[in-house]
Parts: sequence; C-alpha cells; structure tokens
Amino acid sequence: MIDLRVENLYGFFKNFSKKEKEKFFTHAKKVSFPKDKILFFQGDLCDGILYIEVGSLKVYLQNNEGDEITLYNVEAGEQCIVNTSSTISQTPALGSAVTLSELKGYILDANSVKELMRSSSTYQEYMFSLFSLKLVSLATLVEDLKFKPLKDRIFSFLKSKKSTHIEITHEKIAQNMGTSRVVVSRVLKELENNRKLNLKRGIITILEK
Amino acid sequence: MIDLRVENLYGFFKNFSKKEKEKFFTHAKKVSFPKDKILFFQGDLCDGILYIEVGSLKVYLQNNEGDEITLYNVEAGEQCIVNTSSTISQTPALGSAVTLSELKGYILDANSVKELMRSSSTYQEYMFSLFSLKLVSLATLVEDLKFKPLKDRIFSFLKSKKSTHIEITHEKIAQNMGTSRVVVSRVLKELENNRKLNLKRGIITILEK
DNA sequence: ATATCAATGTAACACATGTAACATACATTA
DNA sequence: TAATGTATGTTACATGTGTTACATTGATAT
Repeated sequence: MIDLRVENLYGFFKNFSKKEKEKFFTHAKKVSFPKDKILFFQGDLCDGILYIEVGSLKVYLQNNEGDEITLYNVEAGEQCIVNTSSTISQTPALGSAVTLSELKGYILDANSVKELMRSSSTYQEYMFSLFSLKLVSLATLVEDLKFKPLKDRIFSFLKSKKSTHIEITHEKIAQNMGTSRVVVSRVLKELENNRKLNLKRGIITILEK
Repeated sequence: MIDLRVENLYGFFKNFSKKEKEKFFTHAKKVSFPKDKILFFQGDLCDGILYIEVGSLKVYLQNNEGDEITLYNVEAGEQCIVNTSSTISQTPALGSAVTLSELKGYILDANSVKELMRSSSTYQEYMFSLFSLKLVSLATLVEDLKFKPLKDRIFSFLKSKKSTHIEITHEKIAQNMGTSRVVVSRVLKELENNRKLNLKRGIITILEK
C-alpha cells in the first residue's frame, strides 16, 4: 500500500532536521475541503501554502465575461505555484483555485515557510525547482496557445491523462481549454472519425496514442 | 546624471556585506555583446546569470516552422528569468534570448549565485519576487493570448513603450506578437483610421492613450 | 413508464486571423 | 537621377474557432 502521509509525498521532508519537522507540524494546520470548493480567488492574498495529502485542485484564469482557461492542476505531493508566489511575496493571486475532488492536507503559514526556506537548503531548492518547472509549463502553454491548433491541444490534454479510459464531459474539457462545449464536441467527433478516440456519454477512450 | 553601475541598478547590492560584494565582483565576468547577438538558444543549459548594466534583450519562443513569439524583454537592472531558471536548476532554457541593442553587464556563475542565495536573504527574496513577477507576466500573456483580440494586444504593446513616439517596423511588431507582418499592417491601419495612431515609415505615434 | 435533466450531436453562420500575391512609397547608394 | 532594397498598403481568399439555436440521446427520479 502506498503511504499517503505528507512526509512521504514531499521529498524535502527527508532532509528536514528534527527541529524543522517539528516546526512544520506545530505550525501547519490540518485542513480538509469538499469537492468544488474555491480555495482562493484571483486577486486574493494567500496567507499560507497548501501541501496536499489527498485530492487535487485546478488553477485557472478568468476574464471579465466569465470565460476561463486552466493554467494547471495540482495533485497530492505537489505545490501550487500561484499559492506559493502570493504567499511568499504577499502579492495578489494571479489565478483562482478550486478543488477537483475532496482534498486533505496541511496549510503552512507564510512566516514558517520563510524560516524553513532559510534553514533548509533542500526546501529552498525545492521551491526554486518548483518555480522553474511551472515556468516551463506556463511557457509551454503560451507556445501551444499560439502555435497549436485546438484539435492537437485537446488530444494532448487527453493523452496526458493516466489512463486511456477517461471520465470527463465535453463541458469540462472546454473549461480547461478556454473554449466552448460546442467546439469541443466538434473536435472530439472529428478525432473519433479519425479513429483516435471512442466517445460515450461522460467517457472518452483513447484508441491511438 | 543617472548612475549606471550594476551596484546601483540591482537593489540587492545595498544589503550585501563587504564579503558578498567581493564575492560578486571576483566571480562575475564582465561581458559585452553587440546588437542582435544570440545569448542562448531554447534548449541550451545556461552556466551563469546575466546582470545588465547597459542595453536590453528579448526572450522568445520558436516552433518548428520558425514562427516565434516574444515572452518578455529584459532591461538594465532586471534579471532574465529563463536564464535564472536554467542556471539554478540546470535545466534546458525554455526560450531563446537575443540582444536588442549593444549590451554590457556581468555574468555570475551558478555556484556563486547559489552561495549568495544562501548567505543573503535580500538576494534570496529578490530571486523569489523575480519569479513571482515573471510568473504573473507569463500568466497575463496566457490570458491575453486567449481572450484579447490581436488589435488590443498590439495597441497595449505600443502603449507599453516609454514614449508616444515609437521607432519600430511592422515586421518587428509581428515577431513580438507571433503573427505576420500583413496582419499587423492591417490592424495598425485600422487603429490609425480610429485616430488612435499615426503611421509613418518606421515610426508610430500614439495619439490616444 | 414518464418526466426531467444532463450530455452530446449538428447545422448555419459570424468573425478574427493567416496567407499569397502584388502594388506602392520611401530611403539609400551608385 | 536611376537603381535597388526595405517598409508599407491592399486585395482576395482560406481556415480555424466562436456563437446561436435546436435536436437527440442517455441517465435518473417520480
């Protein structure tokens, strides 16, 4: 059985001293949220960093008309960069976050985060590699938005899922891509005609990678 | 007269100890590049961070067909995040960089950067706020690409220039926007018809902010 | 079984952007 | 001045994506 405790999900724990571990657990607050709970809105100031033990969330941008596009998802063992950035620099969150499932984890306050960054070089390096990775993923998103046709973006999105059997609605995909349901349905149907996919209500099966 | 030395352009110097300043200047290599010099290509590993004293550069993405889109510019007193990320994490640069003018500055090697980050909390905080800021600018780019019509993006781009008198060709704008010259000319002409701009060969004047 | 709601299918159309081809105007140099 | 190259103007058209409106199908509750 996989160990789902935060100490094993986040690599920097391995290099924490006893004191640092203690710091983490005395200051971190155990939290639990239902599915579809908004964790913060675009513009909010975050006052702590969330470490996920179970569940996942999505960070997205919204324009004035309410259209949205997903920046990225965050799973257990990962750390949300928008949350981190807002917390550390005390700047408004540049996107909104919502849970995609029931979610359990810890929230560590800004001060403790800063102290840990100073005392633990592993933690600090973790933070930087995190920023680097997310920067890459954002830059890739820019590249894809600019150069890739929607058809490719949707197909890539589906292929990025763990299984070839995906339970998702066209509406959800549309939100992720920042487009409308109708457009997604059209593209998916086209992919099905090209024998890349198989469509059923609420289920997409990938036939060709 | 404005002081253009690196110590005054980069705020973290103020809080450097004598030893830290010494570290910087003994390890930093003075460099000088001509205009249009490629500093690194997408995929390269950077082995140091550039601090600009004079001049500016541009970081851009390229796809297989050679189309490109500008991620951002870096001026004197700023630090390039792609360069930083690649240097610190020793990961491939996610974009390419080219000088926009003659450029002078210093390159500090990865090890010295890491040591300074550990010893100077100001430097460390500078690094993090840098990442945060650039993250915001990238997220904004994503938002704009997805939601803003090209006309608005081009007009915003022009308004972001220091002066209302801008010396630039349509071709250059096209490269920045990731589109073609013809499209830019069309949009600019439209803006001119709406009394927002005035167009001359190589020069654009903004009439209405 | 019927009603109802959510998910999907589909057609027709609007519109922004991309592309190709060519004309014209300005700037520089022979 | 003539010639050349660079920048810009303009048309006509292709294409991808967004929008509206409505039909159909599958799932669920009554």
